[in-house]
Amino acid sequence: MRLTRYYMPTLKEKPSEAETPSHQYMLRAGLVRKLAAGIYSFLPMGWRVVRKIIEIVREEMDRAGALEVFLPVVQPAELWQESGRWEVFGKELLRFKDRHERDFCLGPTHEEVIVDLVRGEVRSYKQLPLNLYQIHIKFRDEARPRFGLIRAREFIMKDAYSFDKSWEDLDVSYGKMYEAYSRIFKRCGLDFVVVEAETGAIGGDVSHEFMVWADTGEDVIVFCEGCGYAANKEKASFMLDETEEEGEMKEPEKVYTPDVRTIDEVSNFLGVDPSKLLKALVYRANTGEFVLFLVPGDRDLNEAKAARAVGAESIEMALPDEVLDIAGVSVGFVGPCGLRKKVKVVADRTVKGRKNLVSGANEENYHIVNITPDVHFKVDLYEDIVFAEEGDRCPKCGEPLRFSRGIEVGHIFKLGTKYSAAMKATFLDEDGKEKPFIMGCYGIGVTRIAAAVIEQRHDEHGIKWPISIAPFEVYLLATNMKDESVKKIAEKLYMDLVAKGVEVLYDDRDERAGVKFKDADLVGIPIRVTVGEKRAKENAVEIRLRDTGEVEVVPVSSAVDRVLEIRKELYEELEP
RNA sequence: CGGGGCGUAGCGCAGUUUGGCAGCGCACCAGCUUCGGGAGCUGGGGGUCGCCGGUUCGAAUCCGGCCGCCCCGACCA
Repeated sequence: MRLTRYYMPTLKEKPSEAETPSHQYMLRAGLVRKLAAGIYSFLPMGWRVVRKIIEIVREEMDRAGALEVFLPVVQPAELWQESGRWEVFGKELLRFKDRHERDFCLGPTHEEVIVDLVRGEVRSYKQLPLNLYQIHIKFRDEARPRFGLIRAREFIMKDAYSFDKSWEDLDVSYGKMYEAYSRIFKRCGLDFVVVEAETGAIGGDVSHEFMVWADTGEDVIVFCEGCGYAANKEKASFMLDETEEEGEMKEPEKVYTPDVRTIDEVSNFLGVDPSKLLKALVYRANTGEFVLFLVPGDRDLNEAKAARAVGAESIEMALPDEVLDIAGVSVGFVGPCGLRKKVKVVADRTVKGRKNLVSGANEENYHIVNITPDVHFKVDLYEDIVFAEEGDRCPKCGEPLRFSRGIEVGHIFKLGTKYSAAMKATFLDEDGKEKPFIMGCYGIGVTRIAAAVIEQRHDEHGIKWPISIAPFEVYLLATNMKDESVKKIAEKLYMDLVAKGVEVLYDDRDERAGVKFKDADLVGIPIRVTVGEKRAKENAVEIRLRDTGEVEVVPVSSAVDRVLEIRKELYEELEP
């Protein structure tokens, strides 16, 4: 492609709206332009990158035996009402009416549609396993889109759905996707880690996230260098230290603590370390049950774990008047001793065996000190309900856990029968019984991959694309189009490289060399071939790798062969 | 949804405090010179100053309302 015939509007200055490297460079290199908050158009270069990612995803999905389909973006409300998610899904689900006043939504995900597509058609276990996938637009009306394509409202996603007759078969389907995902991200040049994850509101049992290491990431990766354990913040567990506490057990005592409510305030006022305090939090589960959670003052309640502990799908902080009703006191003075109403008490497992703790006295402006669990108050259940903290011990090997930030590029779930059962999607099994499909679902953020790659592979001059998803393989740069020998060599190289099937972006613009070098660095095409006046006199050109900065000078006669060799090596580095 | 900030040429910004000709740099067009890391000179084109209303002889500037965008947090199938 000749740059004079191409559309690559690069920007010299950083657009004010862009903070993170990927966002900045995608705009500056002319890959995308914003249409509205979280909604982007792809320009020719950007779309070439996306198409290459799509092709890698497609190859690996096909290789894993999945079948490509194409499902509608606009979906009728009835399907979502059937699964129960019309009510459950929040404002992220963009709803609207058609001309007949019928409710529709833009698909944020396609479980409902795929289940509807398969039910009734797949009737026998003999037709299983089945894995259907698609690659196209999703729309989620995010509360706060940010970081350009990392959290956009409209984005391209690959989503796959597996249907199996048994949990054992689901394990096989799941394993194939795990393998395919690892191959995909390797081929895209990403440095990633697979973490155990919570399943969240999508439902299901086992789940893994594919996370790309990046300081600008929104997610926290909890990992252990000792044994390779890795989990996301919600899921991460830690090894419990033996906490049989030394010292005499003392008698409880009420203390006047006027308007002293927060952990910090109580800690300061009483001169007690936060770890000796008990945070008492009243929650309402989606089952309607109220629960009092107790966690040490120096730790935070993990709502996902807490919900799981009480067998609820979700939990929500109780409202102030609900707290007043249950504890007989306002938030800040709630504790496990002497609650007005009896509710289930769930304490973090680190609380067990502790002595002489401090908590609210369930009396306005009073705390109670020297209370010991199972002696001065009853705990119905000890469970892991807090977030792991950096430095906690790895649940597998006991080494200290480390935290790092990451971007989620893929997520796989063992869904089970959540949707197949709700939507009555069943098959006839070998034993003649009708059973709901055992499902799995598997997502990859295609456009997010493009951004994640830039987050990982850039420098102060621009992007450093891996060759597999680079918009072009070679940037052919003629330093001076008015110099006849330069132009002649460049034109011939261009024709020869194209003839060999190399994707070349030929910078044949009548620009100064400096402008061309800056653009070449910015757009980050991996192999740069420079035809300059001095070298041209010696019948040589310069080949430079964008990633390493490595330069070699080769005779014009062997330049094409050398480029082919380098290209081959660059692809080999990315092989799974 | 809570907090903060911004909206003036395609991009980056000044001007708003104290009302008085709408500016600067880059980009764009023409010419001359220059030509391996975002050139120089000369001349030029381009604006509903986010929108609506109000105050005023006069509003980018003051007042009221609305909209959009960014950042922090909450949320995130």
